[in-house]
Amino acid sequence: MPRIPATQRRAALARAALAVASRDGLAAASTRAIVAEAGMPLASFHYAVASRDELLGDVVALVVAEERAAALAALVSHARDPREAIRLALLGYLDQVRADPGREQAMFELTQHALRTEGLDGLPREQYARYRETALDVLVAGARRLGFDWRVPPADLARLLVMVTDGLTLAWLADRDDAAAERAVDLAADALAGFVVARAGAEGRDDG
Amino acid sequence: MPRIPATQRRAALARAALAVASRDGLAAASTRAIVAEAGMPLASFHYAVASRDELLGDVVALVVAEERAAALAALVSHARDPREAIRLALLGYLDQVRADPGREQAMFELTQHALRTEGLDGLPREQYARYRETALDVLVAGARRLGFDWRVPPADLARLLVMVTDGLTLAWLADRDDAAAERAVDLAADALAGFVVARAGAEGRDDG
DNA sequence: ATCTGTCTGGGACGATCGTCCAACCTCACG
DNA sequence: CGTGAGGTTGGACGATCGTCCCAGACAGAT
Repeated sequence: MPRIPATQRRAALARAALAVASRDGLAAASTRAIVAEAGMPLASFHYAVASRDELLGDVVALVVAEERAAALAALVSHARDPREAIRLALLGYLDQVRADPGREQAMFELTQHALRTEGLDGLPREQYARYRETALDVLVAGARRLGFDWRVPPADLARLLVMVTDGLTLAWLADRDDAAAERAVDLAADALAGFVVARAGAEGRDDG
Repeated sequence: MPRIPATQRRAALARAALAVASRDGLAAASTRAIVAEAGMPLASFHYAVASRDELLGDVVALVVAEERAAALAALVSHARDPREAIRLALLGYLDQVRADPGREQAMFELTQHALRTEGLDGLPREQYARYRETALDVLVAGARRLGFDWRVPPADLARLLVMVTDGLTLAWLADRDDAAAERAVDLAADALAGFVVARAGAEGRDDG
């Protein structure tokens, strides 16, 4: 083991923890399993980080910092109408889940664990705020690219969109039914397209 | 401790396990914590059940057996139009979550744990199938009572509805934002109401 | 070359976990 | 009242957990 500054070790441990949690579950992400994944001796753990829970906080931050909206936004550009754009974006997200189910499941486990752990509660709030921020970006980017407006506040719509993706993920993790998931995506796209309104200069009025 | 048949002990342990998991999290639902909740000695545990994971399977079955749709279906009857019916049902569900957040969180933890545990995977499939069955009941009951039809297969809509309730729950658990949750319910009701079509004898065709 | 502070890591601590065994008690039956 | 079968349980087993102590190794300043 070469000499590595503590902050760098800390980041490596967070990545290793995410890898273990994705592959074997958060419960299996023990300090020993994490350092084994990172190829470090056990004692390096508490030299780089005060406690396991503190590292899990880093993991949440690590995930939240990632930018995963780019691929989805790109998909939107291939669509002709808003409904198809939403459908493609949701299918793209579904593909991400299917490509690495453990990863998405680890996210849920991480959220649940944080909610139950003193000092880590409060993290899910930021985590989901970031999710919605990402969703909002996709929503406004899609509207701009295809030239329409949302007839409700996009921020509220972002929350609904994250709800749908979370629900989509949980349902697919539970039964791995691809066909049913895609039907659900169709319906969700149908439903969300109902909030689309043709762009019209300064006509759009959105009162409560 | 009086003499109690093993099957009855097993049921009591499942209820105790659910209580502990709701209050302190699934990770805290150790064999010792469960028997303490049930007021039994530790050794009774493995007399009544072969392993902890087997008991958690019982807990899933216990939850799945509960009927929680009744209250929601009742709410629907107070509504005039479908959109309001959906909104009231979702708000009723949200109230259930708010009344016992730990309970709903324990459900998620249970699902995640089952998915990661050999021998317990397959349970989430049944669990979510039952959720959707319940949702389907609410959907058809609401449509009959208010006299409308769904323009898409209600079974597909049931999956979407469970997705929404799951997402609603996760989002609220993460930030406990009541106002935002209710705005999301409004939007969801708006979106789902788009699948309502006036009842029309034998006109409804559902191909695809 | 020596010193100082940072980094490395072997090994062990106490706590808690799931599981199990062997002894205990209770009751129906003769 | 004796007895055997079966429900009950105290106590302990090995495994694993998070955490930490402390000795050794190395880099840069003197």
